[in-house]
Order: sequence, then C-alpha cells, then structure tokens
Amino acid sequence: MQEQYSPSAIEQAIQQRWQQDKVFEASEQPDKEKFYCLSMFPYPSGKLHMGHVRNYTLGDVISRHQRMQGKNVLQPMGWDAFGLPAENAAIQNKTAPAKWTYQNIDYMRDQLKSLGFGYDWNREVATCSPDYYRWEQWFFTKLYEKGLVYKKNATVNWDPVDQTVLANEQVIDGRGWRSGAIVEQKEIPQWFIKITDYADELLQDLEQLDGWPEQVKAMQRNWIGRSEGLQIEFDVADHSDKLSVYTTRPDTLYGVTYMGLAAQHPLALEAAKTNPQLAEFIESCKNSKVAEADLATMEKLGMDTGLKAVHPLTGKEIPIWVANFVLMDYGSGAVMAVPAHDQRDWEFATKYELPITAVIEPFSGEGDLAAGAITEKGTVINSDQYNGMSSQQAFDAIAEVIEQRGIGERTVNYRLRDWGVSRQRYWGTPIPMLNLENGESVPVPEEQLPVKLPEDVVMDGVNSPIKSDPQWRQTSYNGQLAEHETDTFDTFMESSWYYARYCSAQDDQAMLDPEKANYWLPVDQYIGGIEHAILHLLYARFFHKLLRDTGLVESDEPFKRLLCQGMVLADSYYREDEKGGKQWISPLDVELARDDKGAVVGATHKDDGQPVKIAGMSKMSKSKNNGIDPQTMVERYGADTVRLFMMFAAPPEMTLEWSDSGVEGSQRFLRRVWKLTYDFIQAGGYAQAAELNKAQKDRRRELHKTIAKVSDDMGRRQHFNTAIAAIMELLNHLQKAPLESDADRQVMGEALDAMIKMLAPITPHICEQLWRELGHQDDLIFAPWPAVDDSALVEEEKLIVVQVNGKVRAKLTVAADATAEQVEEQAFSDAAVKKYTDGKTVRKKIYVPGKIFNIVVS
RNA sequence: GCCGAGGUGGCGGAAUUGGUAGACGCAGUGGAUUCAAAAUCCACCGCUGGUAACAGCGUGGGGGUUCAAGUCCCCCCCUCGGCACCA
Repeated sequence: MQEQYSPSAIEQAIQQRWQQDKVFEASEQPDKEKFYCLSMFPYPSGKLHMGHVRNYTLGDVISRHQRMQGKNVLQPMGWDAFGLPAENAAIQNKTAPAKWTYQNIDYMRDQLKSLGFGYDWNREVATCSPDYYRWEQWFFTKLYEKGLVYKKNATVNWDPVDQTVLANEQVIDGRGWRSGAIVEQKEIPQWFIKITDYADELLQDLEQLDGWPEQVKAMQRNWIGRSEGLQIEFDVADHSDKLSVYTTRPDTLYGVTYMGLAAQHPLALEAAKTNPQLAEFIESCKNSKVAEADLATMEKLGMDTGLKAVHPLTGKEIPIWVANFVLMDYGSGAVMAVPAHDQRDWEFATKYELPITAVIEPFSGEGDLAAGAITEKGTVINSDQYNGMSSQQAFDAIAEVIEQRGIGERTVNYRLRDWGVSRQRYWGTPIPMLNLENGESVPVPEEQLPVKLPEDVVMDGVNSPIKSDPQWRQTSYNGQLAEHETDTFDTFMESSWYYARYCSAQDDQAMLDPEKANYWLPVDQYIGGIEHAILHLLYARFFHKLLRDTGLVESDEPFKRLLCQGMVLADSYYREDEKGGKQWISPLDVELARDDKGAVVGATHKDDGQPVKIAGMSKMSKSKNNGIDPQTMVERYGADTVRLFMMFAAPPEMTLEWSDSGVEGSQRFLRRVWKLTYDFIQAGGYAQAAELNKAQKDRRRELHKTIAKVSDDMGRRQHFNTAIAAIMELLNHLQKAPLESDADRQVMGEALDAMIKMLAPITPHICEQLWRELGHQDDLIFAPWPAVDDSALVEEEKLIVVQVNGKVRAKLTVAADATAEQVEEQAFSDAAVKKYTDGKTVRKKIYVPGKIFNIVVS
C-alpha cells in the first residue's frame, strides 16, 4: 500500500472496474426490494456546473447508501436536450442545434463518469432523439382522442421588427433582445392540454406525498389556487351583452362600485370603435410583458368605457372601466371591483377617484379605509336585508338569491390555467398535428409517427427552419392537401415523463412496458433544484396521472420522496471601468487580505496586486464570472474530495458556498483516513482479543454511537453534512488511539471497516481502495451497511447540567441510574450552585431526567 | 405585487421533540518538526471586562409566552427562489 493518498492514481482504475463488472446495470428482480433514485436530468449546455455536481452527488450518495441497505437500485441519467440555448448557440457558432447538442452530451457524459456517479448508462435517453419524442407525439395524439387537447388563442410576446415570438427572458425592459423593438402582445392560436381537468386531483393527492417538503406542497397548493365563489352575470345598460364575473366574496356584492375589463374584452373593443381615446388606451395596453410579476408590479392604469353595468341586487348603474391589470386569458376577462375590501381595487379607485363603499365591518374592529382596503371578513353593513349577517352567512344568502334568479351560480374556481404547450421555435418536438385545407386540425396518423425534426439546418436567428421550409410542412391527409403544424412542444413536455421512460429506455415498440414501469415506479427518491418546485413537478405529476389513465402505469404519483437542493454560490469580485460598468473577476484570480482575527478586510488581483471590490456571495454564473469549473477541481483534488466537500459544506436544501480552502480541508480529511488505515496495516492489521479494557470499550461505544447517528442522518434526515461531521469526530478520536495490543487493533479494525462503509457512498473511490488494501475480497458497493451493537452503547455515567434561574452553574457527572433525589442532593451540595442558592428561597425545582436540573430561587 | 424559504462567531455550518448555543470544518494565533519551506502534529480561538478565578452580554430588530426560547406567538427589517415562453 502507498503511504500517500493520491486520488489520480486510483479513481480512474476503480471507475473502469465498476464499468467492467457492470455493477450499476439494473434489472427487474421481483424478489428484491427496489429503489429508484432519480436526479433531474441536465440541459446539455456545454459542461457541467457545480449545481449539477451537487445534485448528482446527492443522488449518487443516496443510491449507494440504499444499495448497501440491500436494495435493488436503479439510477439512470439522460439529457433534457431540447431548448432555446441550442438555437442561440447555433446562431452564434454557425452550427446546427443538433450538432451542438450532441457534442455537449458526449462531453458532459464523460464528466459525469469522471465524478464516479453510478448510473445505468444502458438506459440513457436524450429527449431530442426521435426514439424518445416519437412516444411523446404518440401520447399527445392519444390525449387528443380523449378530448384533453384543444386549440385556442393565447397571448405571446411579439417582436414587430424580427416578426417573431419571444420568450419572457428574451424581453429586456419591454424590448426584444436582438432587435431592440418594443415588444407587443399578440394573440395567436395555440395548443392546450386540459390540466385543469385534473386540478382537484393534483390538489388532493398532495396529501399522499409524505416524502415531499411541506414548502413545495404549499407552493403547489397555492399555484393550483382552489377557491369557492360565485359566477355572476351583470346586465349591461342599453346593451344585449352580459358581463360575467367571478368573485370569492359575494358578501361584498353591495360594495361593487365599478367593473374592470381586459383591454381585449369584446365589450371594450366595441366601445373603442366610437371612442378614439379609449382605442388609443387599448392599443397602449399591448406594450407590456405577459409575465405575471410584471403585471402585478406595473402601474395600474384604466379608462372609463362610458358603458354601465346594472347591479343585480340594487339595480344601480355601475361604470365599466378598462383596466390594464385584468387578463383576457384568465377567467372571463372581467372583474367586479369592490374597492373597500380589495387592495388592488382600492388603489385603482383612489387613483381615479371612484367611489369606495364599505359593506363589511371587520370582526377585529380595525381598519381604516383612508389608508387601504379592509380585506378581513366581518359583519355586513350597507347591504339592505343582509345587514348584520356574518360574511359567511351573507355569502350563502346572496349566492342563493343569485342562483334562484338564474343569473349566476356557485362555482369552484382554480387559479391554475390550462397548459399551453405550443412554442413557435425550431429546436423542440414537432407538434404532431396536421392543418387541413378546410381549416380543421387532425392528429398525425399513428403509422406516420414520428414527425421528425430535420437536424441538418441553418439558423438565421429569426425564423424557425421548419417554419421557413415549405417542403417540410407539406403533406397530405386522406388524399387532401395538409400542412404539418410548425410549432413545437414546450420542453416541459419531455421532462414530464422521462422518469418513466427510463424503465423502458430502449423499447422501440411502445412508450412504456407497463410491467417494467410498475416494477420501478414510483420513483423512490427524486432530487433536483428548488426552482422546479412548481412547474416541472406539477406537469410531471399531471403527466403521471395521464399515463395512469391511459393504462401505462398503476400508481397515482410519480415521486414518493423529494429532495430540493439549494443553489451553489461563490464569492464574486469586480472592478469598475471608466464608464462605471462592472468588470467581474474570477475568484480564482483573487487574493484575500485578512486582519489578525482572520476577518477579510480586502482583496487584490493575483496578477497585478491592485485592489478589487468584494461583491459577496452570489449564484455561480457566467455574468458574474464566479463559476468554478468542476473539471478543474476534479483534476486538482480528485472526485472524492469534490464530492465530500459538496456534501459537507451545507445540508442539501440550503445554499452552498464554494470555498477553495474548504475543499482543501476535505482533502485533508481523506488523507487522514488513508494514513490511519496505512498505520493500522503497518501495525499488524486485524486482530482478535478476549477482553477489552475501559478505554477500548469507550472507543467502541463512540464507534457505535457514530454508526447510529450516521445511519439516521443519511437515511431519515438526509443531512449528510452532520453525518460527515460525526465521522470526522470519530476519526479525531481514533487517531489518538494506540495500535499496540490485539484488543486495540480489534477495536480499530472494527472501526475502520465501519468508517469506510459509512464513507463509501460519499467518497466511493478511496473507500473501495482502502477496502481492498485491508484485504477484503467482497465488493464494497454491495457490502451491508454497518449495524449498531446496542450492547456497546450502554453508558455507566451521565452528565447533568444544573441551572439556577435558567443559567448554567454546574455540570454533574452522575451514575446512569441515579434517582432525582440523588441528583438534587448532589446539585445542592455543589459549591458553584451554593453560591447562587444560599440565603435564597427555592421556589421551584425542575428535573428533566438525564439532562437538566433547574433551580428557581428568589 | 403575490406565493415559498432563509438570517446563529472572522467564514461555512451544528444544536433532530422547548432543556449546556457555537459540534465539525475553514480562516486566524502560538508552538513542535525542518537548513528553510510545504506537508504534518500539538495548543488556543463568540464578544466585553479581568493577570486569573470569574462575571456580564450574545442566535437580523422590537415585544410576548415559559422554570427554561436559536427553537413557540405577534410586529418589523434584510437576502434568496418561483410567478405559467430560461431550464
């Protein structure tokens, strides 16, 4: 055995052995408990970033840990390969998106292998491959047949110069990123999938997801946004049209003082025909982004249409306004405004001096209408016969009257909107629909699938190559001319079912083999970024239910347990150039200055020694030039060190701050593990003894306490940082232990075996090597997880903390079976305790057995 | 704006069920080893006062509940994630 730990000398050889022995290739074994561990697949952007490394280390650690629990583990990997960046890169590098993507995949696959992740590469999928997306197209046509797919107009960001649709991220300060033109809202026909049909189930089934973080479930619940309310029709004075609105507060119906219409509402457009000012206002409403955040923060603007709505209960006329914050896509495109009891309505009314009528007296009695709306529920006032009712009573009473009169009904409403899956881009799955000459749309017949995306194309930066290729579009259907749909799917489509495809990754006869899918699914552990908490996870849950209702899977939910890891941050540094712009400097090029306490007081550039500004921790990104390349780190320290640091620096769900010296500390620890094993072997290795002395028994107790803690941390808690800290503590003690006697080496041998096993999921290469050096013949990968010996845990003494008035004044060592009386006696005879109790009256004594004794005096 | 997190020494973090705040690591300081350095090993290391023993203070800020609060309740401040076409 080498005396020095040298990762580069061992890691590759061990990875090759794993590959040769096919240890990570999984197959269905009905007699064995399965464990499907899945990390969110990456977008092949070029190379791995630290966020990926963190995500995949977590997945690999959990997989390896579960394998050591005796489970049949499946851990696959693939590529979320469609998306906008490939189009941008293709334009920039004058290549085709496909070529760029496949090159990236090849490079990143090697990177994943160099980190020692144990994937079953036989199941690799790339979503841009026709072998994959053909099944997505097939499934979409099935959904169409089931009536779950429809076409309707929806708003997009339109760049009037480039004549193209822009993604939200391509709109910067209201302008197109390439052309600089002011972006307009435009309505175009798009395909939708009826996720709202499943809204209730998606909400209900959150209850069964015990293994999901509460915060993610809360976000999904709020996103679905179930509400119970009343749909009411308002008559419009001198007009045959009716105005339909939804409200969750029928109790405030008497407080309606105006109505709000979306700019695109038919009534608004009609009124604009005779009102040029209004027409101009409606036109100006087009110049805003479609993102919800922008709508919520923009200035609320409106204009009176001159039309009047008729209050259904009082018969009074109410002005109808156009308001820029009312969305045509959402609900009926009209709202009733109750400024006294809704903050947004209040702000709008205050701005335009519209009347504000209070109709609720809040239960708390607090609230000032001059300062803002009173949104709290309470007692109804100013509402004729409903006065004196509670909000709830008035809700029911008013709803009943409205229903009886046939001008409305109680409805359950969802904030969730149907999923618009059309994208006007090239690099995506072609939507398998045909547009016929007669204007109808029909699915592409099954035998003609897949509709293949041409890969050998030139991007001009504006038009999708399939949109500008009449040849590609042209086809026929039942003898008549037809055109292929040139829109492609939202890339969330591909990522909504990949977890299931891994079970039958190479099947060219079907989307899934139900037998295999039902063996592996649901995924036992899913790991990915918190940024996917709503959209991706909701769409995947929805798709799973669609798969179920198509008979492809049996389970209701795709992911049993979910771990959302935090971001990876690094220090960022910059200098200001003459124009006041920031020039970001890589942390690798910066030298820190510290004061005598170790606090950072300044930073300089390594090249010129001149100061740079410290901008603090921020997410690793190109724009701040603070990304740390995993490849460089693996080459410098080895995969095990990088993995260890990733797991040690923070618990999974928190942000993780990159630190070069922290990485060095992780390597220092591995060197110490190596050295201890080396010393043990040099001292003679494993031994047996008949009897252990007290020190040896203490050491064994420490070992088994550590095993218990690490087992709990790795399994139940998934807090790997504290598991590692516990192993570090154990190592600190073991290093001081003698290796002379057989008994010493018996304990040390047991401890080393256990320590190597506990570290194996995190740092598999060094552990594998040490395992062999110690002479073990069996595979560490499949070795059983160390078991706790309860008899080793028995303690003879306990530490009791004695407090006086809640302050620690003494610490007592007592026999493990000491009674409360014995503890009390010992406490009161302690000098330090006496100092605070003598001459005082003891008011109260609290004894928490085995922990604390608190004496309250006055 | 709405929804969801987070805020603890010089830094990352620990404290799992209301019971010793600061485990473990990093940085720093002193020492050993060395021709010297790296590496390694040993010791110290929340703040303030004190030679020390020790005392007081201390978990973003303010208030509260409790024998006891980082942990529970109320109010406020700051940072981060998501907001439906980035993935």
